[in-house]
Amino acid sequence: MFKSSRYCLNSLGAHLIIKKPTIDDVAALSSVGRTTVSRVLNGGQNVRDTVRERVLAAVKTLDYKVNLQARSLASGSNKVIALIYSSNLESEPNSYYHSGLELGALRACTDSGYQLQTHAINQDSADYYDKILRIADKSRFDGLIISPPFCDDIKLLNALIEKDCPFVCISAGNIAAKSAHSIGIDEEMAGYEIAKYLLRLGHKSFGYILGLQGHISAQQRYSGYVRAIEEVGIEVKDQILERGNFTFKSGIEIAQNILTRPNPPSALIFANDDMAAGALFSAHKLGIKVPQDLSVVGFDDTPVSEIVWPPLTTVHQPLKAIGQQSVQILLKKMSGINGVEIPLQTIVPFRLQIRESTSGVQ
Amino acid sequence: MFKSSRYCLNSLGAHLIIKKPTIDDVAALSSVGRTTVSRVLNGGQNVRDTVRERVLAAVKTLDYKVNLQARSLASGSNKVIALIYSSNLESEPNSYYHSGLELGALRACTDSGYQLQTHAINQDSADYYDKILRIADKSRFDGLIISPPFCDDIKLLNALIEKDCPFVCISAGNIAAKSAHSIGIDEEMAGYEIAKYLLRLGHKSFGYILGLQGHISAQQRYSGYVRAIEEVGIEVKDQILERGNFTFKSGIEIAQNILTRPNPPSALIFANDDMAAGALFSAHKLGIKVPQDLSVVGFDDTPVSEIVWPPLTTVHQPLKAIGQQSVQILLKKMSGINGVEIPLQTIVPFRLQIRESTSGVQ
DNA sequence: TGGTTTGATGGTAGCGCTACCAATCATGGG
DNA sequence: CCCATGATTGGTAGCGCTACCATCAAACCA
Repeated sequence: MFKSSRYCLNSLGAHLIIKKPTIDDVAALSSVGRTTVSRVLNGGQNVRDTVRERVLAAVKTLDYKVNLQARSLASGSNKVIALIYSSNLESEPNSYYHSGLELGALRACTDSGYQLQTHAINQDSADYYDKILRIADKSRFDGLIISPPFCDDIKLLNALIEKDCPFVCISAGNIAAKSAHSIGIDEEMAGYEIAKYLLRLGHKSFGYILGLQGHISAQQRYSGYVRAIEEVGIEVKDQILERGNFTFKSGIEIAQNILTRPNPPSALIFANDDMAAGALFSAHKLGIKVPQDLSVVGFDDTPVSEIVWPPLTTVHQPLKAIGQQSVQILLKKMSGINGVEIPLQTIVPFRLQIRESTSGVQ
Repeated sequence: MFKSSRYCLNSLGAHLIIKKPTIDDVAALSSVGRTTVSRVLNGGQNVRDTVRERVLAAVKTLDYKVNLQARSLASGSNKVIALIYSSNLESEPNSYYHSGLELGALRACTDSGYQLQTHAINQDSADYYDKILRIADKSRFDGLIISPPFCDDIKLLNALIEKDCPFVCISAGNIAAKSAHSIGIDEEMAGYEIAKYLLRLGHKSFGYILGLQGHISAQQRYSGYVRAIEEVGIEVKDQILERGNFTFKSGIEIAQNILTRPNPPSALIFANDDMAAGALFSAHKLGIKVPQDLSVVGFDDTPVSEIVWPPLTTVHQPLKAIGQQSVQILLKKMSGINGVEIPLQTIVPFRLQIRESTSGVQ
C-alpha cells in the first residue's frame, strides 16, 4: 500500500499515528498466537472452528490486510507470474494479439491467486537478450511466459534454464518446442488449411507475406502453405513472397507494391491480421474490389479482422485460452515434484474463420 | 525472482546450495559494513570513491541484485504506481485508448525507476467501488492513476483521500477536477470544435452518440457540441441522440438503427473511435457511401481511426503524453512537502484530425 | 591547542510475515 | 493407568533490506 501509516486526531486533538494493522494486532485482538492467525489466513488445517471464527472476526474488525511484500520475503515465493512479449512501443500500440494472450493469462492468474506482470520488450533492440535476463534477475516472479519471437531464441531459453527459472513458451517454433514447455496451435497445419481453402475457391496465383524474421511459428505457417500449393502442382517459386513486420503500415505498403505490379495475384495471404487489414486499406485506395477482384486472408482472428471492411477471412486461434493454459502449465510445472507428467508440447485447435474478404475466382 | 536458491554440485559431487547473494555477501566481499553497501546502492552521499568502487566491483563479481521485496518492506515505499482503468474483459479486448495511456505511464515510470501495475475493472460490476478499494488495500503501490469513469466517482475519490492514498485522475469530469489532481484535454472545447467543423462543412442534421453513463468527460464533449449547434440556431431537440457503450459492436447497432430511419442525419458524431468504426461498418453494409452520403467523426484518434475505411476524422488527444504526465504529476505530489505548487488541473492540447470520413454536403 | 564541526563508516533494530519446532491437550489401545 | 498418536497452538528465528544512531578520524575555528 501507498503508506504504512495514517494520521488522525485523537480526542485531545493531538496527532496520533495509526499504523496499519499487522498480523500481531490481529493475534492480540483474537487472543491467539501469531502463527495461528497466519494459519487461518493461509487456509491452513488444524485450527478449531471457534478459533478460526474469532480470528476472522478480528481481521474484519481491524480491516486487516496482509502485507504481500512481507509474505513473499518470508516465504520466498511471490505469487507473481511474468509475461514477456515483443512490442515496439515507440511505433505501435499494443497489438490485439498480445492483449488476447494477456487477458487469458490474467484470468488464470487471478483464479490461482497469482498476479500477472507484463513486460514489453522491443525485439529490434540489440540487447533484448540482456534486457530479459535483467528482468528475470530484478523483478521477483515465480515463473515466466514467453511469446514469439523470444521463445524461439534458444540461447535465451538455455540461459533461463541455467538460472533455474521456470518458463512456458507460447507458439514456440519447432526447435524450441523440443526442449521447452510450449503451447500453441499446429502452425504448419493452419498454413496448410488456409491455402487449401483458397485453392478450393479456385485461386492459382498467390502472394504470401511473411512476418518478422525470428518468429518461427509464423515461418511454419508458410511451410504449410508451400506444402498445400505444391500438392496441387503449383510452383512456389512463381508465387510472390514478401516480408512485413506485422504492422498495419507494412501491410499497406506491401500490398500497394504487389497490387500495382503487372499481373497481381488473385489472393494475398498475410502472416497476421494487422497486415491483412493494411492490404484492405490499399485495395480501397487503388479501387480494387475485395473480394471480387482480390481475396485477402489474415491470421490470428484478432478483433481487427471484424472491424475492417470487408471483414477478414482468417485463421482463428484461441488466444485467450492459450494465455490461460500457459499459466496453468507453468503453475503445474512450478509445483511439480520433479517428473510430474506435463507433456512438453500442448497443441490447441485452430479453425478457419471465413468472412467476406475471400471469394471464388471466375 | 523465481527462486531464492539454486542447486549445484560441488567438487565432491554432493549437493550444495548456492543462495543468491545478499547485501551481506557484498559487504563481506568488499570488506565494508552493510550500511555502506546500502548507501552505494541507493546513490547515497558520503562514501569515499575508493570504497564505492570496491563495493561496485563486489556487486559485479557476485552478480548481486537487490531484493525489491525486502527493500520495500524495510523502507515502506514500493516504487510502484498502479493504473486503474475500466474494461469489460469478458466481451472486449483492451482498447487502444487504454493502451495509449498505459504506454505513456509505463514510460514515465521506467524513467523514474518505478514499476507500473495495471488493473482492469469492469465498470458494470456493481461492486467496482469495493474492488478498487480492495486493490488499494491489498496491492502495495505508492500512488494511483485513475481513468474514466472511475475518476468521476466522487465517493470513490473521497474514500481514497480518506485512506491517504495519493492519486491522479485522467480526463476527470468537471466536478472531480475541482477536488482532485487531474490531467486531460478541454473536453467541452473539443466537442465544440468538432461540431463547428461539421457545421462549416454545411451539415445541418446530426446524430450524436454518447458513451457509457458516468463518463463525465465524454458528457462534456456533448455539451460542447450542443453549444456549437445552438450558436448557429439549430435546435438540439430535433437532432438524434443515442447512447452506446464505446464498443465497435454498439457502434454498428446504433448506426444501423439511425441510418435506416426515414430521414437520417448527414453527420454522425461518436463519443469515441471504436463506435465510429462500427458506423462505417454499418454504412458499408447498407451501401451508404462515406463521406459522400454520410460524414462520420470519432473521438480520441486511436489507431482504429487509421485502420478503417475510410480513415476517420476524429479529435486527437495525446494519450501517451497524458499517461506520461499523469505519472509525473503523481510523483511530484507524492514527494511534495505538503503545499508544493502543483496545479489541480492540467490541460493538454487536442487537435482536429481531419481524414476522409467527412466531407461537405451539397 | 582544545573544542567543535564535518565526513565517512559500522552496528543494530526493526519492517510483517512464514517456517520450523516445541509445547500442550485430548484420545485411545494395551 | 501409561504412553504413543494426532490435533492444536504458540514461540522464535529468520527472509534481505533500510533507518537511525553511535562511532571515529580528519578538518576547522578562534
